[in-house]
Amino acid sequence: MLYAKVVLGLPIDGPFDYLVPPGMEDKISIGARAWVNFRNKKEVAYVVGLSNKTTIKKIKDILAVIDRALVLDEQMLLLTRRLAEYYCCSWGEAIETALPDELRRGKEIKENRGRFCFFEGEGNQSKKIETSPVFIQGQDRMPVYLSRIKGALGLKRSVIVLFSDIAEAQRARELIERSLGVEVFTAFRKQPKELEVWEKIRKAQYCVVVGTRSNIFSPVNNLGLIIIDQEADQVYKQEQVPHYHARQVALMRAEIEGAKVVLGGSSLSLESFYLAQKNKLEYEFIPPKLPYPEVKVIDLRRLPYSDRKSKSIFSKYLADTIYTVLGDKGKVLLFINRKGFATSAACHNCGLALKCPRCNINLVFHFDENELECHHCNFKMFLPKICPSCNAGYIKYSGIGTEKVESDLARIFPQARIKIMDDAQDDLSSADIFVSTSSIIKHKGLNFDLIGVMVIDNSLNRVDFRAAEKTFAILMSLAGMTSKKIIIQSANANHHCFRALIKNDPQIFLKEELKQRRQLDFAPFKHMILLKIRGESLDKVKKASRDLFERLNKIKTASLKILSLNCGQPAKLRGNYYYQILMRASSAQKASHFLKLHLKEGHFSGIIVTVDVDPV
DNA sequence: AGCACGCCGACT
DNA sequence: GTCGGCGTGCTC
Repeated sequence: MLYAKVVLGLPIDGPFDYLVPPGMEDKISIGARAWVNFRNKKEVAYVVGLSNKTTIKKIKDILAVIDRALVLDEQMLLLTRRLAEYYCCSWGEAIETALPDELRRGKEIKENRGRFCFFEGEGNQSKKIETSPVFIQGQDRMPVYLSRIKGALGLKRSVIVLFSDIAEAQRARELIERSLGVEVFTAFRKQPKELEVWEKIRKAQYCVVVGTRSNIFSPVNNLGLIIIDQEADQVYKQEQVPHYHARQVALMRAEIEGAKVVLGGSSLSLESFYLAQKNKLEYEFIPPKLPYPEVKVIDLRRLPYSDRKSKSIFSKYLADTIYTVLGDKGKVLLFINRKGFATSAACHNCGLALKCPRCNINLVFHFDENELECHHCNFKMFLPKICPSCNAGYIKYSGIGTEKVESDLARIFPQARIKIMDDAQDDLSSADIFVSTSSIIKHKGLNFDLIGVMVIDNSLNRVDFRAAEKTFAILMSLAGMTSKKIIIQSANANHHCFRALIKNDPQIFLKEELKQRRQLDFAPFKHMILLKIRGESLDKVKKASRDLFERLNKIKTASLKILSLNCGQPAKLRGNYYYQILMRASSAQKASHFLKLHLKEGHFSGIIVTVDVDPV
């Protein structure tokens, strides 16, 4: 008798044994899909093993084999298994993340040919090239990518190139096709031709695939190169379970298939910079062609008397510069970052945000308890009446938005044409002064004569150990939108973000930030793990979270340190309340293994718990 | 995840 | 008595 071990796209690990009925033995193989009856429901199952024996007494039959060709080869099975072990999801969930939608629903594939797993008369082993990833830093990265792609194709190896958005990927596709004269495949998630292109890709002995995050799973044969552009961009992290990061998957896949990883961007992520510090990442710098703008930071804590008296949201220096630029028919961009949900408490006078004495991250005000709390440890304090730093101001939340800036502008510069910029516009002729949030960063090829950063402290002061990293990324993008001048208004004028920006040297930022992360034992030195607890009833979510928090705290383990329990950010979303438990681990795999064991027990009805490894 | 089993409270 | 709420545990 032959038994198949299968996994399903459900949050249960398995694998489950099914009997392969006589006559089906020669049709089934590891990596195929099959229809099975699971809990009286017909489900798509993925065959991950075959055996002559089983320990299961009441066993069910495989209903039918779906594919003549394999949907998953050995390497993809290994990759998805490692993904599940790292990101704390089931093997089946990891497999489904790697496959097009239609295949998850059981649609048959016509082509009966699987992936080519050969490399011109050589065994799989000789494919392995153990090299460090390379980082390409600079503005004009495309020529470097092109020559790398050409090199891989010359060796008859496939290339996967990932971009941070679809538009960018499509532009790159045209450029690669034009420059190298090869066909480039693009297949984005949930687009009509997803499966069709997927089948074409796996039929080609080697090819180029250009896409976004999910294309890291493209079924190319003979993978030789993975390029991830703008690797510091958050879009490479998936928001749904499993919360994988394309860079992490790229490194896993490259190791399995013996491919080279090339990362690119105007600045490195802290994860990559950390690798570079350990000599596990090579580094290439492209000198810029465009002149770098002058960066001026206005210290809101040391404003001249006239400014303090006027109470304008524009410092005199900024207003004067806008006036001059308008006089020369120049274009001005005023940036206000209104995004984000978590509030920070900052002094009304000096702008200083209160920080946790232990963790050095910003404290969050909780209305119901009238307390400031640290979301990393469980430090709490009452909200002080006056600012402990300047002894003058009172603590409050401030927030000015685009509308406020627009109306004040209209008063000060009545002759100027002012426009709040949204996603649709990219024409600079329609106004003189543009007001925008971080949505502007998606636009390419804009060049302003002056950029004024009105408010950035809220971004810097967010309750997030990555606040500085994210703020720096925004500022770097803004710096790329002018070659003349940036004026930044901030109450944290000496922050390493600004020091790096003024000197045009991201390393100043990265070194200081990495030093702080090391001191605090945060990522990338340790793996942060977030347990997200959600449900429709606030009371239930609270109770379940406290229960889980206490239970995890009781189980002492070396692999996982439980740090804090807090409400989620946002605390309420689409009818669900959120709480989160923050943890820290040295090994993501060990922590995931531990959590899988202990999250099984103690369920609560109406409560869903999910795990986010390496949250961003 | 989803569903059945089973153990305690309010009631036609 | 029993109807049904939800905690508990299983799914090959």
